Amino acid sequence: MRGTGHDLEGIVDAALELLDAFGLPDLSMRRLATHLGVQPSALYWHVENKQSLLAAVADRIVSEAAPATGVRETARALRDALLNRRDGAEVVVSTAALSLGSDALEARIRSAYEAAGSADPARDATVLAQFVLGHTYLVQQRMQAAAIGAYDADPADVAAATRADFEAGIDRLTTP
Amino acid sequence: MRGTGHDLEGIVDAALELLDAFGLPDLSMRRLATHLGVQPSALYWHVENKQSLLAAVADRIVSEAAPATGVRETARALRDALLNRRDGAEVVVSTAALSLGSDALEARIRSAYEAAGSADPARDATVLAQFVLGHTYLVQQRMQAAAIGAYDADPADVAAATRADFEAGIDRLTTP
DNA sequence: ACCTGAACACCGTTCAAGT
DNA sequence: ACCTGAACACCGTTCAAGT
Repeated sequence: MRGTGHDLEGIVDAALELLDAFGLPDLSMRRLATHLGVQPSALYWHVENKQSLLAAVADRIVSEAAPATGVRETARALRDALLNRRDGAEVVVSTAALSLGSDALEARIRSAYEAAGSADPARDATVLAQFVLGHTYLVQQRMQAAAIGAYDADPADVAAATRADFEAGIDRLTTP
Repeated sequence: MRGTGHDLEGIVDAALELLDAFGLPDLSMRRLATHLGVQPSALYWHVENKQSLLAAVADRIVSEAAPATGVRETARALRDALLNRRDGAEVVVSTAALSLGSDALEARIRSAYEAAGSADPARDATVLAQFVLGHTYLVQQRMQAAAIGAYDADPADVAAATRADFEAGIDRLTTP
């Protein structure tokens, strides 16, 4: 954790650690700097601002999705990747206009539609990506509420109980 | 704007004005207090914290959706209500676990499914609500990016161009 | 090239005290 | 009942200066 030789990759690593440990609301530039053993201002040598850092975090989260073939399998892999990081969906959605993350997510779905011989893979991918992100965001929010105790359920149970909703969604959105 | 006799309703009114004028990132408790001609601490007599205030704002946004019959018409009315307020979708999604807003949105869709004779209105409504929120959030983010100039399109055009995506989505999600 | 130190302009929230 | 004043513990970001 000495303050020498950091690069963007290492900063994203550290940001993901804080994200999983404390959640997005507590992921501040100052905490991140402390975690790296560095002054807050040092981060701005490597990163333009917090928004672009979060975009890089989003890209990384999406890139961690397992390889998959088929539209449904791809959608599941992407959902799993978002669920695998605390507040993962929120990070990806909130930086969608800046990061490649959301584009990468949609692009992977589009490739799957193309391979499946869709008549309009671009539109199909847009629609399914919007569902995947909306679904996962809301699921993850309920998980967080459950962890706080505002919601009377176990966080892990929430994920399980909502899997059927997700399957119903991709079922309708993948069979024309 | 004198500092006498405010209630939650009036505070939500003022918050919506600031939201439309400056967007969610610039909607702070301090700015809101200034807008109301009052000290920041005065707000905490009427509201527990910022989160619950945003939840009340979310409820109001959803409540402004036009009455509609039919699943598709209901989904369109809700999308329009979110698009009608700057960052409306983000406000509703981000307070989904706290506010009635997201529940109200899903409840309205559920009623429409029930009236249409759905075999599983609860699941259908959950899935469609997730799509409506995900879709609208991403559309609105592109509109905001277009307004900043980061996206090479007119904000109004973005809304128009994405309407076809929305129709494609509700088409798949409403016809079993 | 990479980081520190110090500052600027902000936040949300609490709480005694006023009226 | 409703609000002020003042404080606490934070933010993101900039920029001269150090090495």
